Amino acid sequence: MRRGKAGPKRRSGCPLNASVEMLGDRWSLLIIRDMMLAGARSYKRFLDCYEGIATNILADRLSKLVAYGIITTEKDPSDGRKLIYLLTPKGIALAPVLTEMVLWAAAHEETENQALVRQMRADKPKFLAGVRQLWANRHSNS
Amino acid sequence: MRRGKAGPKRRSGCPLNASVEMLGDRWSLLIIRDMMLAGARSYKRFLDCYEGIATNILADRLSKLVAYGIITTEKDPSDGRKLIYLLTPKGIALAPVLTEMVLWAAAHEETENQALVRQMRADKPKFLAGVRQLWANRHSNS
DNA sequence: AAAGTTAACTTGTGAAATGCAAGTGATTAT
DNA sequence: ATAATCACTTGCATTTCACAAGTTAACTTT
Repeated sequence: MRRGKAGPKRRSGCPLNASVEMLGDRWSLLIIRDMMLAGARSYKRFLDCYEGIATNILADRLSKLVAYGIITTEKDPSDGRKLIYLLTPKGIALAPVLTEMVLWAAAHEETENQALVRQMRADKPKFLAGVRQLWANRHSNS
Repeated sequence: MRRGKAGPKRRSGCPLNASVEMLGDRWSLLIIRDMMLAGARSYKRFLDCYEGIATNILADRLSKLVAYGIITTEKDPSDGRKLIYLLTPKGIALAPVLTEMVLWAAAHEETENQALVRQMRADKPKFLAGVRQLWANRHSNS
C-alpha cells in the first residue's frame, strides 16, 4: 500500500517550497496584506475586509499563520472578548514580497488604490522602512 | 436566495486580489520558479522536478498560467511530440516577487541551494538583470 | 514497416479541502 | 436581566485534489 514515501511530501532542491507551504493558498497572503497595509487586527475585521472568506477557513488560516510564526495574538486589555492579531518579525519580513506582488499586479492588471502603488514605486526602500517603522511600535497601525 | 453578489467573487479594494487568484495555490509559483531559475521547459520536466504534483493538476495549472498570460507554449521544432513552455514578459516580471520570496524563505527556514541565495543577496539588481537577460534570447535557459 | 517508447495529456475514483449556514460560549452593553 | 458582540465550532453539500490508469500522436528501434 505504501508508495516509497513516508513523511510529509518532500519536493525538489530549490528554496521556496517551505514558503509555498505557508503562503500558497487563496487567503494567507491577503490576510497578511490586510494586516500590513490596511491595519486589520481582529477576526471580525478580516471577515469584513474581503467578504468572501468563510469563517471556518479564516480561523484555520489564522491558526496556521500563528503556528508558522508569522502572526501572533494577544488579548485586548480593554475588551476581554477581543483578540488582537499582530505580525511577528517574520511576518513583517514579508513586506518586500508583498510589495513586489502589489507592484506586479499593478503593472499587469487594473488595480485600485493607486496612491499606495505610486508610493511604493516612487521609493521602495522608504516605503518598506515606513512599514517596519509602523510595526516597530506594535500598536500604531491605523 | 441571492446575497447581493452576482459575478465571480469580488474582494476588497486593495491590489493583489487578482495576483492571488493567479498564483495563490500550492503549485503555480513553484512552476514559475522552476522555469525561471531551473530551466524547466517541458511537461515531463515539471513532473519530475518536484515529484508530488499530480499530472492532471499540472496540466490544469499550466493551462491556467497560459490563460493568464504568464507562460506560453510553442512546438519543439526538433520533436513534434514536445511542447516548450516559456515565460512571457508578464511571467518574467515575476522575478522580483520570486526573488523576495526565496530570500524570505532562506532567512527564516533552512534552505538548500545556498549558492543561489548568496547570489541574490549579494547584488539583487544584478541577479534580476541576469534573469531577464537569460530570457531575452528565449531559448538559452540551462 | 511493425513494434515499442516517449511526451503530453485525459479520465475515473476516492479523499481532502472548501464554502455556507447555523450554533456555542464567553464577555460587554443596555 | 436581556440583548448584542466577538471569536470561534460544527455539520453538511460542493469543489478541488491526489493517485492510478488510460489515450493519442509523434518519434526510435529493429
